[in-house]
This record gives sequence, structure tokens and C-alpha cells, in this order.
Amino acid sequence: MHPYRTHKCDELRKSDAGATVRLSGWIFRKRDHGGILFIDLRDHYGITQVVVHPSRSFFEALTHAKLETVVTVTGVVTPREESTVNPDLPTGEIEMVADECVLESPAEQSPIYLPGDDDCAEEVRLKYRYIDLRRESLHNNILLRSKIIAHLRQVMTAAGFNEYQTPILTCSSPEGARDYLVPSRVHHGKFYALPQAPQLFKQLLMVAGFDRYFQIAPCFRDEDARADRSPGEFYQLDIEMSYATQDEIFAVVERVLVDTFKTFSEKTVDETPWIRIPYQEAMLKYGTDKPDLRIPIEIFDCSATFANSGFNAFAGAVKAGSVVRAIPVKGIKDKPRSFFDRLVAYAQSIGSKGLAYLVWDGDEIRGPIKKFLSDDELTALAAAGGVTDGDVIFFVCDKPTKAAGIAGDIRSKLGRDLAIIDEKVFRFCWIVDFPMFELDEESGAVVFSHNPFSMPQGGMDALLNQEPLDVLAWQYDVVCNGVELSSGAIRNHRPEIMYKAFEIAGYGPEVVEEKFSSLLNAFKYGAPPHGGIAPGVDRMVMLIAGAENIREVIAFPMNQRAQDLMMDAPSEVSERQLRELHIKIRGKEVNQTE
RNA sequence: GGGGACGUGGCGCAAUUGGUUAGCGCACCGGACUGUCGAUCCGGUGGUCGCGGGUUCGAAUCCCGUCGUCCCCGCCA
Repeated sequence: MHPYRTHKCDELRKSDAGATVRLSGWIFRKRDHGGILFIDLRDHYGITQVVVHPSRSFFEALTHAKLETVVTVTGVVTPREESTVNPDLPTGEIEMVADECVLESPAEQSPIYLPGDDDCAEEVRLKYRYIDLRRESLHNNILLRSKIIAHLRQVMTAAGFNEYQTPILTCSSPEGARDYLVPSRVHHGKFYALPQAPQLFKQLLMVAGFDRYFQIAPCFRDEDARADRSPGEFYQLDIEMSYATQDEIFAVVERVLVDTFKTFSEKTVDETPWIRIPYQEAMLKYGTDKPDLRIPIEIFDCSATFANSGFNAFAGAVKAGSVVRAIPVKGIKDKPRSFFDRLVAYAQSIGSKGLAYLVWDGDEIRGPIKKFLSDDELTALAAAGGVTDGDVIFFVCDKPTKAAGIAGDIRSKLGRDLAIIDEKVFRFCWIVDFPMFELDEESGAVVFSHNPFSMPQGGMDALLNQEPLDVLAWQYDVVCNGVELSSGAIRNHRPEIMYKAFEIAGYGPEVVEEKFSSLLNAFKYGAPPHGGIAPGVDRMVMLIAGAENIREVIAFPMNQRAQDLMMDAPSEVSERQLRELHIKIRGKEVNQTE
């Protein structure tokens, strides 16, 4: 007989009755009746009830064994009496009556009580991650992640892509996020950087003629964490295609994401092709470039209606360059006054000067600003918002960018507070036609708004003949339920267009040559037109698992301050290591005064 | 870098808003119990209330500082 097990803890059924079997696992729960002891034995696969009689030599030892102790038990599979069957357990029709038992690894009292559903402090969970990972929910998430990654590889390979690996030790890139640096021992004073993404390498693979690339790629960025953003490192399904149009790239991504989401989730997934929303339209209708389309509210502009109205606060502001954005909401006329007051307070808390609203209540229209508006103006607003009896429109007035943001925030809050978000669907969309350039708020200068490697729509002609702020880029995002899953672009593979784009953003050719020499040089030896995208794997798993926090889909995550509390990383290193790397740690005071 | 919330036995929480010996549930220890499946019942151990300072006759509670965790803003081409 196998020294540890003949079966897994989810395998035994009534048909196995009478067999002598061996199981190994953790003591998940104990029920001690004095004259009889029940143990729920748990492994990766499931739970089997073990019955221990007091006549057994190990009865006393098991009675006193702490939870999470690892044991190997040998005994006979016994069918349970009708009344003692546990229908909640796949193995609930049988139990194992123990004849032999080996205590493989006694446990101390666990800092995490696994059978309980009480959440414990994140700090404790991270420090004892190997225990926390035994919990069914987290265990399943990590297993789901494994299956999703295997599935992604399978679908991509079937679609004619090959997985290529790219360097982890590379060089610091001049734009984007802060790099993680790795000092060179051999080269005094020089550093490698961990890749923020394999961006340059995947483009160089296209130049090298590999045509269709993908990689489950680790990415490293030294930026602060969020609930949906792991600090330090994360994974992307990195994709790049030669001779591909935007439509072809969309088709590939739609296929792999729909397939994956449908395979691993019960929720409804949008049929393809997904709707495409130009960036400007998204900012107007949803107040964000990552709209949650599950919220049935569309913002509209009504600046013109207010411009000549008697509501001076708005009319004056519109004449001074502000806009009025309207947020129409169905059927909430009966919400108490406190609901509206709280929403006004919320609007103010996020920087709005106020929040006006009108309520369509039967034949009457009421609300704080009603008296300032003419019948024609009210009619126009109702028509624009598709308003019927019971509906409410909220109004935000501010400079265009700020008004859009505030209206978008309020739209999201209404979605949550009114519970009008359909939790059973994944709503996907493409955000397209991002602007190539934007004005830097502080300096007023024209800067790249997204990715300097994107091809401008219209190519060189657009750069030469259009206002820089009007030039659109072949740049796109995938958004699912308000989560930005991915960003991508058709790349700029033409050196002369790249020089021109950088010139508009205020960089001379020497800057392009110095910072992007590898790519630029490569493009001088025959570069195929190409483009790609990189959906975030962690966020994908998070959405499918329904996790609120990205740590719930990562086996060994860091905390918000980018520390691994289990391994105690980052840690100090020896003076000898530092000397070998030609590194001297500055005093803290020096840093503070800089 | 900034804002907010939280910090009380191993874990999750409470303490009537400054007042007696800091309670409760789970875990843990001891006892009872041969059919439970979150077993039950009886009894018990365990806390310098994150840390430091201050106010007060008296501080878990108020004030100041500091550390830690989480959430958000900045940041994330």
C-alpha cells in the first residue's frame, strides 16, 4: 500500500464500501464525543469524515491533536446510516473507520481558524499566507488562475500565436512608470531594470519576422498599489501581430476573452463584436474612459439650454467656458429628501460646487432650480434626457474635464447606491480614438497623452496638417464592467513619423535616437506594420472570480507598501554584497533634504 | 507625497462616550458524553487596550506624537 494515500479526500463513494484505504491530509475540524471522535480530513481535493473509536491506540493522540495537523489514516470505507448521511459533502455517504494513524506533522495553534468565515487581519493573512491559502475560497481562486492561464495559452496557440520569452534583466526605459533597478556587479555604476512590459522586445520580435507573438508576461512597475493594482509585479497576456489592422487585433482579443470568460464564469458575456466608444464620447456619456456599462445611465450635455436661462449660476459659468452635464435617472422621485441631500454632499466632497436636480413628479416638475427655468427649457431637458414621470435629472456645472469627471463619479455612485448594476453580466467595450497629444495641465505644453509608440491616425499627413490636439491615435482600451482590462495600439513603425511625433511633443531627433535607439535602429532595417495589446491577467482572474481585491487572486502578494510580510521583502543586504555591487547606502537625512 | 478608516488575549468584535475587577463569540486547556458534521453541556487559562508622551483624583475612551494595516488621491508611457 502507498505510504501516504490510496485515494484523495474527495474520491470515496458508497461503491468503495468495505475497501481498506489510506488517506492523508490536514485535520480540518474535530467533533469529540468522548466515546467516538469524528475528524474532517481535508486535502486539496476535498473532505472525508474519519471515525476514530476509543479502542484505538491513537485515539488519545488524535483527540488532543491541534487543528491543521497533518495525518495519514488507514481504515475501512463504511457506508453511513441513512440518518447520518451528509448531503453537503460529495463523500457524505461514506466515512472511513480508522485502524491505523501516523501523525505526519503536528501543528501548533493556527493563527487563522480555517473553518470559520470570520475574516482576519490582512497582515496576519499575508504573514501566514501558506495557511490562508488552504481556505477554500482563496485556494479556489489560485486554482482558477492556473486554469485560466492554461486556457489562455491553449486559445492563443490554437489561434496561430507562439509564446516567446523576453528578458527579465533589461535596461531602464525613459518614459512611463518608475523602474525597478538591479545593480550590475560587472559594470561599475550601471544598472539593469526589470521590464515594465516587454513592449520593445515584442515589437523587435515583429521586426525579426515572428509575425504572431504572445506571452504570459511578468511586468514590473514601481508604483503605488490600489485594490485592483498589485504593487511591484503583475502579469499580462501580451500580444503583438504583424500586418494587422485594428479590427483584426480586436477580433483576436474578443475571441480569447469571450472564450475565457464563458469557460470560467456563469455570467453572461457580451456577444462580439463589442461596441466601440470613441474616447470623447466616453468622456461625455460616462465621464470616464473606463465606463461600467452595467449602469443604465447616460450623461448628456445641456450647456446650451442653460446658457440663456434664468439660472445665473449656470448661465454665467457657461459663458465663461464651463459646461453643464446632466445625469438622468429613472424612477427615483420617491427617494427621501435625505437621499438627495447626501448626493449633493457627495458631489461637493469630490470637488463639485454643487449638484442641481429636477424631479418629474406627475404633472409637476420640482427641485431647487425649477423656478429659474422656463417651460421651454424644462421641456427641452426632458426631451434630451428621455424623461418620463418619476425620473430625476442631476446637473453638474464646471470646466469640461472636471464636469465630466464629477458627473462620471456621480453616475458610478448612483449605480452602486441604487443597486441598479446587473451583477450577472460582463459588459465589454472598446474605447477607441484616443487623442495622440494633450495639453499638460501645469506647463500648458503639448505632450503625448498615451503611448509615444502609437501610430497617429492619418500618419505623417495628420501630424503635418492637423492641430496636434485634434490628431487621434490608433490606440485602444478594453474595458469590462468599469475595469480597464487592457491597453493597446497599432505601433508607429516609421522612423520619420516617430521623429515628427516627438518633435510635436517637444523632443528633438537626438532625444529619440538616444532613448529609443534599439527600436529606431531596428525600424531602419525593414519593419512590418504591427500592433498589439496586453490584457491584464490578474484583473481578468479578479473579474471572473468576483474578487474585490487583486491580492485574492495572487498566491503570494505584497501588501500595499510593496512588502512581502511572509518573506520579509524587501530586506537589507550584507555590506559585502553592497561592496561587490559598488553601492553605498545614503543616510536617510540626505534623502530628506534633497 | 497627501486625505480617510482602523489598531483591545491566537482570531473576530464589544465596553452605556472619562468611572469599580476590560466583556462576548471562536480557537486553546480540563471535565462529561458512542453518531456528529459550525457537535453539545460544564469549568478554566490567556489582555501593561499598537507604541511613547501629556491632561485628569481617575484614560481603552480626551489631546499630541509615532508605528502598522487597509481604502482613496497623486502616480501607473
